[in-house]
Amino acid sequence: MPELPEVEIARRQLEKWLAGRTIREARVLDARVLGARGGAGGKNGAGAGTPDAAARALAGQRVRSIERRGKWLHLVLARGEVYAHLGMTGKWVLRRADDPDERFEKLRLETSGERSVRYVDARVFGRVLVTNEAPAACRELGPDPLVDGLDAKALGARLAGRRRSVKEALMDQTVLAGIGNIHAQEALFRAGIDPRRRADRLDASDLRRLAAGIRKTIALGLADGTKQSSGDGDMTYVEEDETANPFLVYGRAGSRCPRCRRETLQRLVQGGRSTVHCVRCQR
DNA sequence: AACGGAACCTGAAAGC
DNA sequence: TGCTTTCAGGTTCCGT
Repeated sequence: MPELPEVEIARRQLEKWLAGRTIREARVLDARVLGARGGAGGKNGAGAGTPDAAARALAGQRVRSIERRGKWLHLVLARGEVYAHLGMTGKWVLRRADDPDERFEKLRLETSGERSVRYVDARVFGRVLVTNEAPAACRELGPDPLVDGLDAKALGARLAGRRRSVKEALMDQTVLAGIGNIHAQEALFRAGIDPRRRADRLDASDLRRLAAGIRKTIALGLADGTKQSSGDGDMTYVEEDETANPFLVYGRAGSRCPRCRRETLQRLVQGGRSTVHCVRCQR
């Protein structure tokens, strides 16, 4: 599940593959990825919404740079913009122009050197929006811990006045950009904070530990992703990776708490999502 | 304004 | 074995 670290890895890959190059041809294999409904970027105004319009808008464009904010990727073209979200199962892969279609391939960008940069997404929660203005969801993002930095003071300001649980607040992209279900759980465990506590009731010490926990879990995710993407292999996400689960509590309900080694990690549901936590270590 | 929950979509895993 | 159910995830949308 792509959260900030995986999206940042995707950004670096796209930069390597596309920056400075010209899109010779674009092809849309599944029009739903352009769509304004269902997935990310709902109210997306004047965009190239049909496969033909999108392909025409992309063809011949030079890619200046690839930016990221939260879980959104932003391809800056010579004329125009692309805002892309990986949703749940989206990924970008590099192929050669004459390679066969990928399973679940949705869109491709072909450049010089027979390069074929492809967007693949089984569940189609992701989007590739060819548009001249950022979608509302992207404009409304809170600060990005990696881009903007995050300290206790800034975190406190973002959580002030939020009466919902701190776990749900962390996952709200308008509060902070880039944190999803995994890193919210990990950060709260590292900080020793009960995920059910009200977001506006954390004291200065809580905020310090939570800001540090967020920075730490993102840094580790980034280091892990860098390792995985350093070769020429494709991005792999945790659940499809055969190597061990690298997280402290995510996906570990029922096993022993790695900190106190006494309590069994519990699973609870918040806002329809599961949270794993230790009732002894997280208060 | 803020919250809860369904909907979107489909593969994988668990249950029968 | 094969069918059915449940779960997972990020976001939008709708109703309260």
